[in-house]
Amino acid sequence: MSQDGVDLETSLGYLLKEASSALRLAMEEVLRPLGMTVTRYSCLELLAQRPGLSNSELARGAFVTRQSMNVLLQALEREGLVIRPAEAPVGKVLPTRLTPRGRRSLEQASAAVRSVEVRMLSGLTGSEQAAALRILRGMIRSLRDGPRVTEP
Amino acid sequence: MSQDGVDLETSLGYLLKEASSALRLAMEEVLRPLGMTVTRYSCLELLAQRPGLSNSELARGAFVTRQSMNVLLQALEREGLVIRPAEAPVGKVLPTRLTPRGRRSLEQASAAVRSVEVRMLSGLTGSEQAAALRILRGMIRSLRDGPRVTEP
DNA sequence: CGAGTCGTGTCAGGTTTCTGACACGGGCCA
DNA sequence: TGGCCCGTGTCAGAAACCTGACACGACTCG
Repeated sequence: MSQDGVDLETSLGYLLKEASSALRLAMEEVLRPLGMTVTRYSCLELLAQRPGLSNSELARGAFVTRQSMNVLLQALEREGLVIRPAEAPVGKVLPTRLTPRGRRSLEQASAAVRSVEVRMLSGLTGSEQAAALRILRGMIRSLRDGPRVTEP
Repeated sequence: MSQDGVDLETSLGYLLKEASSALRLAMEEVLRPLGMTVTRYSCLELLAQRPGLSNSELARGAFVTRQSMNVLLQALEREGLVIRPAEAPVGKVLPTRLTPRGRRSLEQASAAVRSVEVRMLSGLTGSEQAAALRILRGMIRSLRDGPRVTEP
């Protein structure tokens, strides 16, 4: 359409966003037929791997706010995919768990998502995948540690 | 808080999302003092590198919908950061351009964002950065090409 | 030349998500 | 023990974004 590739395509930041966007799109595409969204899947997957997570912890893990995760959890509870105790066993934290139905629902979604991830990595060698792991972890660490002002 | 690192931290998909989220957060953090958002900055940066881009092209480049980009462009136009012809010179496409004021506004933001990117890459060697470029491009390509059904 | 397809700008409506704020319980330290 | 800070769950209110749909112009191909 217009001239292409000035220098956006060499910016790792832009490429990162691009890759993340493409991944999300691909996930939405395979999850839609299952009546599932990315956030829903993320929540269920999180609960499968870390049973008893609280609303706030789930929110952080799925990269949304506590409020958003709360409405999602209410929906999931209404549909019988997760259960939360009516009252907090300790403090205010309501530990959430998957129901058998939730686990079953997750299974299909998980397979679909895994296929997307496989596709994403299909063009990469094993050592490239290992490098990607190390590189991404490094980026995250640098970004998280950074915001702090240069301490004395 | 809870047990950590079951196997989320080895999922490249999750790590990708995590990195992208961390990057966005860091960008918002440095852009907020300048009264600028990530989408605003993206739009201006796009226009600086590819003058005359249309609304739809900008939307694709900034990973939002045409509608969202349109309201943003109206705001930018109202503030005198960009200009669009009142009528389309050809077809319906309204080519957008940065004003000197827009260019000046972008300059600060660009510096801020560049510092974030530098920080993100601070823990990586030169060859790792090159590998990251190649790997991310490969992921994007595989994800984009994939959705197509296996052709005959 | 004419019909179909594609991309664009725009309108309206609805949904999701976020920002801001509140009260409550646990843990830490003097 | 008492005060303080932190994290949590929850309640609105507002902002951002998206889905769906429309008409218009350019382009392609039969």
